[in-house]
Amino acid sequence: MPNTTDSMKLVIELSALHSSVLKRIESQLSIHGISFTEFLVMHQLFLAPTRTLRRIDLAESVGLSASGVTRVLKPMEKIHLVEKESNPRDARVSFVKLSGAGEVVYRDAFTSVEHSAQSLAKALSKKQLSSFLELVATLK
Amino acid sequence: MPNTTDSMKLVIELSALHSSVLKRIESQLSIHGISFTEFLVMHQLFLAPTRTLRRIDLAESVGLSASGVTRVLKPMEKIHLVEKESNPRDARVSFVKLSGAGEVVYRDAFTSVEHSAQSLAKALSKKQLSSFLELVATLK
DNA sequence: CACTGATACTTGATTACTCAACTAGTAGTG
DNA sequence: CACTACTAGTTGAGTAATCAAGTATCAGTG
Repeated sequence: MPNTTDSMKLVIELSALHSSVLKRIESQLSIHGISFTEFLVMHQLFLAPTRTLRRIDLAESVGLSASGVTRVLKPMEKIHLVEKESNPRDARVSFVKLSGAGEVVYRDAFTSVEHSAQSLAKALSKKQLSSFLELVATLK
Repeated sequence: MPNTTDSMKLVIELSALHSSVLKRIESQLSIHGISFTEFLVMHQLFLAPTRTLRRIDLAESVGLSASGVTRVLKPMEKIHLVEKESNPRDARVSFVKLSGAGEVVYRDAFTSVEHSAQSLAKALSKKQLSSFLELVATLK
Protein backbone atom coordinates (compact mmCIF):
# COMPACT_ATOMS: atom_id res chain seq x y z
CA MET A 1 0.00 0.00 0.00
CA PRO A 2 1.86 3.11 -1.28
CA ASN A 3 2.74 5.29 1.63
CA THR A 4 4.17 8.73 1.00
CA THR A 5 7.64 8.54 2.52
CA ASP A 6 9.87 11.51 3.20
CA SER A 7 12.01 10.91 0.13
CA MET A 8 8.84 10.72 -1.98
CA LYS A 9 7.68 13.96 -0.41
CA LEU A 10 11.04 15.44 -1.32
CA VAL A 11 10.45 15.02 -5.03
CA ILE A 12 6.77 15.93 -4.96
CA GLU A 13 7.18 19.05 -2.86
CA LEU A 14 10.24 20.06 -4.81
CA SER A 15 8.33 19.91 -8.04
CA ALA A 16 5.44 21.89 -6.56
CA LEU A 17 7.78 24.52 -5.20
CA HIS A 18 9.57 24.78 -8.51
CA SER A 19 6.39 25.36 -10.46
CA SER A 20 5.12 28.03 -8.08
CA VAL A 21 8.46 29.83 -7.93
CA LEU A 22 8.80 29.73 -11.69
CA LYS A 23 5.37 31.29 -12.15
CA ARG A 24 6.27 34.20 -9.90
CA ILE A 25 9.55 34.85 -11.64
CA GLU A 26 8.20 34.50 -15.16
CA SER A 27 5.46 36.98 -14.42
CA GLN A 28 8.08 39.50 -13.29
CA LEU A 29 10.28 38.79 -16.29
CA SER A 30 7.44 39.23 -18.76
CA ILE A 31 7.85 42.97 -18.18
CA HIS A 32 11.25 42.71 -19.85
CA GLY A 33 9.96 40.48 -22.61
CA ILE A 34 12.13 37.52 -21.72
CA SER A 35 11.58 34.07 -20.25
CA PHE A 36 13.38 32.59 -17.27
CA THR A 37 15.38 30.37 -19.61
CA GLU A 38 16.52 33.41 -21.55
CA PHE A 39 17.43 35.08 -18.30
CA LEU A 40 19.50 32.05 -17.30
CA VAL A 41 21.25 32.14 -20.68
CA MET A 42 22.20 35.77 -20.20
CA HIS A 43 23.15 35.13 -16.60
CA GLN A 44 25.61 32.39 -17.56
CA LEU A 45 27.03 34.49 -20.36
CA PHE A 46 27.41 37.43 -18.01
CA LEU A 47 29.35 35.29 -15.55
CA ALA A 48 31.68 33.95 -18.22
CA PRO A 49 35.02 35.63 -18.94
CA THR A 50 34.56 37.96 -21.97
CA ARG A 51 30.81 37.22 -21.68
CA THR A 52 31.32 34.34 -24.10
CA LEU A 53 30.62 30.60 -24.05
CA ARG A 54 30.53 27.68 -26.44
CA ARG A 55 26.92 26.79 -27.23
CA ILE A 56 27.36 23.31 -25.86
CA ASP A 57 28.75 24.57 -22.57
CA LEU A 58 25.96 27.06 -22.34
CA ALA A 59 23.50 24.23 -22.85
CA GLU A 60 25.09 22.28 -20.04
CA SER A 61 25.13 25.21 -17.65
CA VAL A 62 21.49 26.12 -18.13
CA GLY A 63 20.27 22.51 -18.25
CA LEU A 64 19.15 22.46 -21.86
CA SER A 65 19.89 20.07 -24.72
CA ALA A 66 22.07 21.17 -27.61
CA SER A 67 19.04 21.68 -29.79
CA GLY A 68 17.29 23.52 -27.00
CA VAL A 69 20.10 26.06 -26.99
CA THR A 70 19.93 26.49 -30.74
CA ARG A 71 16.25 27.27 -30.38
CA VAL A 72 16.45 29.73 -27.49
CA LEU A 73 19.33 31.56 -29.09
CA LYS A 74 17.81 32.05 -32.52
CA PRO A 75 15.33 34.82 -31.53
CA MET A 76 17.87 36.31 -29.12
CA GLU A 77 20.33 36.66 -31.98
CA LYS A 78 17.67 38.21 -34.17
CA ILE A 79 17.06 41.03 -31.68
CA HIS A 80 20.79 41.28 -30.97
CA LEU A 81 20.81 40.33 -27.31
CA VAL A 82 23.59 37.90 -28.13
CA GLU A 83 26.05 37.47 -30.97
CA LYS A 84 27.34 34.39 -32.70
CA GLU A 85 31.08 34.02 -33.16
CA SER A 86 33.00 31.29 -34.89
CA ASN A 87 36.13 29.57 -33.67
CA PRO A 88 39.07 29.71 -36.09
CA ARG A 89 40.77 26.78 -34.31
CA ASP A 90 37.81 24.44 -34.55
CA ALA A 91 35.20 25.05 -37.20
CA ARG A 92 32.68 22.84 -35.43
CA VAL A 93 32.23 25.09 -32.45
CA SER A 94 30.60 28.45 -32.33
CA PHE A 95 30.58 30.86 -29.45
CA VAL A 96 27.77 32.99 -28.11
CA LYS A 97 28.51 36.37 -26.66
CA LEU A 98 26.30 38.62 -24.59
CA SER A 99 26.05 41.89 -26.51
CA GLY A 100 26.06 45.38 -25.00
CA ALA A 101 22.32 45.62 -25.56
CA GLY A 102 21.95 42.18 -24.04
CA GLU A 103 23.83 43.27 -20.97
CA VAL A 104 21.48 46.21 -20.49
CA VAL A 105 18.45 43.96 -20.69
CA TYR A 106 20.14 41.47 -18.39
CA ARG A 107 20.85 44.07 -15.72
CA ASP A 108 17.26 45.28 -15.73
CA ALA A 109 15.92 41.75 -15.67
CA PHE A 110 18.35 40.93 -12.90
CA THR A 111 16.81 43.45 -10.54
CA SER A 112 13.34 42.09 -11.27
CA VAL A 113 14.40 38.53 -10.59
CA GLU A 114 16.31 39.63 -7.53
CA HIS A 115 13.16 41.33 -6.31
CA SER A 116 11.01 38.20 -6.68
CA ALA A 117 13.76 36.11 -5.18
CA GLN A 118 14.00 38.40 -2.15
CA SER A 119 10.26 38.34 -1.61
CA LEU A 120 10.36 34.56 -1.77
CA ALA A 121 13.38 34.22 0.49
CA LYS A 122 12.07 36.62 3.10
CA ALA A 123 10.08 33.71 4.52
CA LEU A 124 13.45 32.30 5.59
CA SER A 125 16.00 33.56 8.08
CA LYS A 126 19.56 34.11 6.89
CA LYS A 127 20.57 30.90 8.58
CA GLN A 128 17.72 28.95 7.03
CA LEU A 129 18.50 30.32 3.60
CA SER A 130 22.13 29.32 3.74
CA SER A 131 21.34 25.87 5.06
CA PHE A 132 18.77 25.47 2.29
CA LEU A 133 21.43 26.33 -0.28
CA GLU A 134 23.76 23.83 1.32
CA LEU A 135 21.17 21.08 1.19
CA VAL A 136 20.37 21.80 -2.44
CA ALA A 137 24.08 21.64 -3.26
CA THR A 138 24.32 18.29 -1.50
CA LEU A 139 21.44 16.92 -3.54
CA LYS A 140 22.90 18.01 -6.85
CA MET B 1 26.92 45.32 -11.28
CA PRO B 2 24.71 42.22 -10.86
CA ASN B 3 26.02 40.16 -8.01
CA THR B 4 24.57 36.72 -7.40
CA THR B 5 22.97 37.02 -3.97
CA ASP B 6 21.82 34.12 -1.87
CA SER B 7 18.16 34.63 -2.76
CA MET B 8 19.10 34.68 -6.44
CA LYS B 9 21.07 31.49 -5.91
CA LEU B 10 17.99 30.03 -4.31
CA VAL B 11 15.94 30.30 -7.48
CA ILE B 12 18.75 29.33 -9.84
CA GLU B 13 19.90 26.30 -7.88
CA LEU B 14 16.34 25.27 -7.26
CA SER B 15 15.61 25.26 -10.95
CA ALA B 16 18.78 23.29 -11.69
CA LEU B 17 17.97 20.75 -9.02
CA HIS B 18 14.44 20.39 -10.28
CA SER B 19 15.53 19.70 -13.83
CA SER B 20 18.09 17.09 -12.79
CA VAL B 21 15.72 15.35 -10.39
CA LEU B 22 12.97 15.32 -12.97
CA LYS B 23 15.25 13.69 -15.53
CA ARG B 24 16.12 10.87 -13.14
CA ILE B 25 12.53 10.21 -12.23
CA GLU B 26 11.19 10.40 -15.76
CA SER B 27 13.76 7.90 -16.94
CA GLN B 28 12.60 5.49 -14.25
CA LEU B 29 8.95 6.10 -15.04
CA SER B 30 9.42 5.52 -18.76
CA ILE B 31 9.56 1.79 -17.90
CA HIS B 32 5.93 2.05 -16.89
CA GLY B 33 5.00 4.14 -19.89
CA ILE B 34 3.95 7.18 -17.90
CA SER B 35 5.28 10.67 -17.32
CA PHE B 36 5.91 12.30 -13.96
CA THR B 37 2.81 14.45 -14.45
CA GLU B 38 0.70 11.35 -15.03
CA PHE B 39 2.23 9.84 -11.92
CA LEU B 40 1.30 12.93 -9.93
CA VAL B 41 -2.24 12.73 -11.27
CA MET B 42 -2.58 9.14 -10.14
CA HIS B 43 -0.91 9.94 -6.85
CA GLN B 44 -3.40 12.68 -6.04
CA LEU B 45 -6.31 10.49 -7.10
CA PHE B 46 -5.00 7.66 -4.98
CA LEU B 47 -4.83 9.91 -1.94
CA ALA B 48 -8.37 11.20 -2.43
CA PRO B 49 -11.30 9.54 -0.68
CA THR B 50 -12.95 7.10 -3.14
CA ARG B 51 -9.95 7.77 -5.47
CA THR B 52 -11.99 10.55 -7.03
CA LEU B 53 -11.50 14.29 -7.61
CA ARG B 54 -13.06 17.10 -9.57
CA ARG B 55 -10.92 17.89 -12.59
CA ILE B 56 -10.36 21.43 -11.42
CA ASP B 57 -9.21 20.34 -8.00
CA LEU B 58 -6.92 17.81 -9.58
CA ALA B 59 -5.46 20.60 -11.72
CA GLU B 60 -4.82 22.66 -8.63
CA SER B 61 -3.21 19.84 -6.71
CA VAL B 62 -0.80 18.84 -9.45
CA GLY B 63 -0.03 22.43 -10.49
CA LEU B 64 -1.61 22.31 -13.94
CA SER B 65 -4.08 24.59 -15.68
CA ALA B 66 -7.62 23.41 -16.35
CA SER B 67 -6.78 22.75 -19.96
CA GLY B 68 -3.60 20.99 -18.95
CA VAL B 69 -5.67 18.53 -16.98
CA THR B 70 -8.05 17.94 -19.87
CA ARG B 71 -5.05 17.09 -22.03
CA VAL B 72 -3.23 14.77 -19.63
CA LEU B 73 -6.42 12.93 -18.84
CA LYS B 74 -7.57 12.26 -22.38
CA PRO B 75 -5.02 9.52 -23.18
CA MET B 76 -5.28 8.16 -19.64
CA GLU B 77 -9.02 7.74 -20.11
CA LYS B 78 -8.47 6.05 -23.44
CA ILE B 79 -6.33 3.33 -21.89
CA HIS B 80 -8.63 3.17 -18.87
CA LEU B 81 -6.21 4.27 -16.16
CA VAL B 82 -8.86 6.71 -15.03
CA GLU B 83 -12.59 7.07 -15.53
CA LYS B 84 -14.73 10.10 -16.10
CA GLU B 85 -17.84 10.51 -13.98
CA SER B 86 -20.45 13.20 -14.11
CA ASN B 87 -21.99 15.02 -11.20
CA PRO B 88 -25.82 14.80 -11.05
CA ARG B 89 -25.95 17.84 -8.75
CA ASP B 90 -23.92 20.12 -10.99
CA ALA B 91 -23.69 19.37 -14.68
CA ARG B 92 -20.67 21.63 -15.10
CA VAL B 93 -18.35 19.50 -13.05
CA SER B 94 -17.01 16.10 -13.89
CA PHE B 95 -15.05 13.80 -11.66
CA VAL B 96 -12.02 11.70 -12.45
CA LYS B 97 -11.57 8.37 -10.73
CA LEU B 98 -8.51 6.17 -10.57
CA SER B 99 -9.56 2.82 -12.04
CA GLY B 100 -8.52 -0.59 -10.76
CA ALA B 101 -6.09 -0.92 -13.66
CA GLY B 102 -4.85 2.59 -12.91
CA GLU B 103 -4.19 1.65 -9.33
CA VAL B 104 -2.10 -1.33 -10.41
CA VAL B 105 0.02 0.87 -12.67
CA TYR B 106 0.24 3.48 -9.93
CA ARG B 107 1.53 1.00 -7.36
CA ASP B 108 4.22 -0.26 -9.71
CA ALA B 109 5.21 3.26 -10.71
CA PHE B 110 5.23 4.23 -7.07
CA THR B 111 7.98 1.77 -6.22
CA SER B 112 10.06 3.05 -9.14
CA VAL B 113 9.67 6.65 -8.07
CA GLU B 114 10.30 5.69 -4.48
CA HIS B 115 13.48 3.99 -5.60
CA SER B 116 14.79 7.07 -7.42
CA ALA B 117 13.71 9.27 -4.56
CA GLN B 118 15.57 7.12 -2.07
CA SER B 119 18.72 7.14 -4.15
CA LEU B 120 18.48 10.90 -4.33
CA ALA B 121 17.73 11.37 -0.66
CA LYS B 122 20.49 9.07 0.49
CA ALA B 123 22.87 12.01 0.12
CA LEU B 124 21.04 13.50 3.10
CA SER B 125 20.81 12.39 6.70
CA LYS B 126 17.38 11.83 8.23
CA LYS B 127 17.70 15.12 10.03
CA GLN B 128 18.76 16.98 6.89
CA LEU B 129 15.91 15.48 4.91
CA SER B 130 13.29 16.52 7.40
CA SER B 131 14.72 20.01 7.72
CA PHE B 132 14.77 20.28 3.93
CA LEU B 133 11.10 19.34 3.83
CA GLU B 134 10.39 21.93 6.47
CA LEU B 135 12.20 24.66 4.55
CA VAL B 136 10.38 23.77 1.34
CA ALA B 137 7.07 23.94 3.20
CA THR B 138 8.01 27.38 4.54
CA LEU B 139 8.76 28.62 1.04
CA LYS B 140 5.50 27.43 -0.42
C1' DC C 1 -38.24 34.56 -13.35
C1' DA C 2 -35.21 36.84 -16.54
C1' DC C 3 -30.23 38.83 -16.25
C1' DT C 4 -25.69 39.08 -14.75
C1' DG C 5 -21.80 37.16 -13.56
C1' DA C 6 -19.12 33.45 -12.08
C1' DT C 7 -17.53 28.44 -12.53
C1' DA C 8 -16.14 24.00 -14.97
C1' DC C 9 -14.58 22.40 -18.70
C1' DT C 10 -12.92 21.92 -23.76
C1' DT C 11 -10.67 23.41 -27.93
C1' DG C 12 -7.52 26.04 -31.29
C1' DA C 13 -3.36 28.20 -31.66
C1' DT C 14 1.12 28.89 -29.94
C1' DT C 15 5.42 28.07 -27.23
C1' DA C 16 9.20 25.59 -25.37
C1' DC C 17 11.16 22.06 -25.25
C1' DT C 18 12.91 16.85 -26.49
C1' DC C 19 14.98 13.05 -29.28
C1' DA C 20 16.70 11.08 -33.53
C1' DA C 21 18.83 11.86 -37.64
C1' DC C 22 21.76 14.60 -40.24
C1' DT C 23 26.00 17.59 -41.67
C1' DA C 24 30.43 19.08 -40.88
C1' DG C 25 34.69 19.03 -38.86
C1' DT C 26 38.42 17.04 -35.86
C1' DA C 27 41.64 13.68 -33.76
C1' DG C 28 43.82 9.39 -33.17
C1' DT C 29 45.51 4.97 -35.24
C1' DG C 30 47.35 1.35 -38.41
C1' DC D 1 47.30 9.55 -45.05
C1' DA D 2 43.07 7.03 -45.26
C1' DC D 3 39.57 5.14 -41.63
C1' DT D 4 37.15 5.18 -37.67
C1' DA D 5 35.10 7.22 -34.13
C1' DC D 6 33.90 11.19 -31.75
C1' DT D 7 32.19 16.14 -31.06
C1' DA D 8 29.42 20.51 -32.20
C1' DG D 9 25.72 22.11 -34.00
C1' DT D 10 21.22 22.26 -36.71
C1' DT D 11 16.80 20.56 -38.23
C1' DG D 12 12.27 17.76 -38.57
C1' DA D 13 8.89 15.67 -36.04
C1' DG D 14 6.62 15.01 -31.95
C1' DT D 15 5.11 16.10 -26.96
C1' DA D 16 3.55 18.74 -23.05
C1' DA D 17 2.21 22.53 -21.57
C1' DT D 18 0.06 27.45 -21.88
C1' DC D 19 -3.44 31.18 -22.82
C1' DA D 20 -7.57 32.99 -24.86
C1' DA D 21 -11.88 32.12 -26.46
C1' DG D 22 -15.96 29.44 -26.54
C1' DT D 23 -19.85 26.35 -24.49
C1' DA D 24 -22.69 24.96 -20.88
C1' DT D 25 -24.43 25.37 -16.44
C1' DC D 26 -25.36 27.33 -12.07
C1' DA D 27 -26.37 30.85 -8.29
C1' DG D 28 -27.77 35.27 -6.75
C1' DT D 29 -30.45 39.62 -7.49
C1' DG D 30 -33.98 43.19 -8.97
